[in-house]
Amino acid sequence: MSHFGRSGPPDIRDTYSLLVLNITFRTTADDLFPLFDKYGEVVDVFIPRDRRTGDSRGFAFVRYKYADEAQKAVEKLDGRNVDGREIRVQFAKYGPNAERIHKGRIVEEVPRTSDRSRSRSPRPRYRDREYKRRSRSRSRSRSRGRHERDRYHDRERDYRRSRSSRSPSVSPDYRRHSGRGKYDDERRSRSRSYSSGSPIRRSPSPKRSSSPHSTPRKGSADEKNHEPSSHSRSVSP
DNA sequence: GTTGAGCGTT
Repeated sequence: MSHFGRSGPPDIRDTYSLLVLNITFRTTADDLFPLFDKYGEVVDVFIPRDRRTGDSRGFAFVRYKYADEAQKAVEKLDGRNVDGREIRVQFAKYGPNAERIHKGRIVEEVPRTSDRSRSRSPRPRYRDREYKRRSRSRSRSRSRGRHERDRYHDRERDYRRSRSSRSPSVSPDYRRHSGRGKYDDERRSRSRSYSSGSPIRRSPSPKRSSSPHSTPRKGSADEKNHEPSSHSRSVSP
């Protein structure tokens, strides 16, 4: 009875979505369900998590069956101390998909019943508008900004790949101007180390974790490994 | 083990 958000959205035809912000990163849906269920009929509780780490993002979505109950919960649970932090409860404004949400109520707008009948009509202008909107600054989070940066980097890589594919012949000038310059500088800097520093500065970690659960003492295994070597080991001064 | 404005999953 508390496996929300496990099988996707159950049924969002006439449900009222509430957004819960300022919750702790450890708060789970099971902790919010009883709290919100006390004020009305909760049909679903979902907490977005990171796909990589799986940690909570700090906010949750609670779907009520009736608006009056949702409103009551908003007024009652808004500012409630949960896990030592005041939560912020408010109606959800945006939806995950193309769901139209109006005052927290999801309204399925289907003006075109014969949309299928209509032939596909390309609309480059609409796309341009969306692109412009997307191009807008996406500064959202600071701490989690680095994750988005990774995504951006991925896109850049694709962009570069596409460009490369289009131009099989790459000018030598471009190559010289790409990365190599910096690397050359670094390499040159390291060259100094070579003549003065140790030649094997970047040697792999000598502390190869043999076995975490093994006895940290003088590993007998190490000795065993060296046994054959020790046997034919000859001291040469 | 860390953070703190915001808008969501099959």
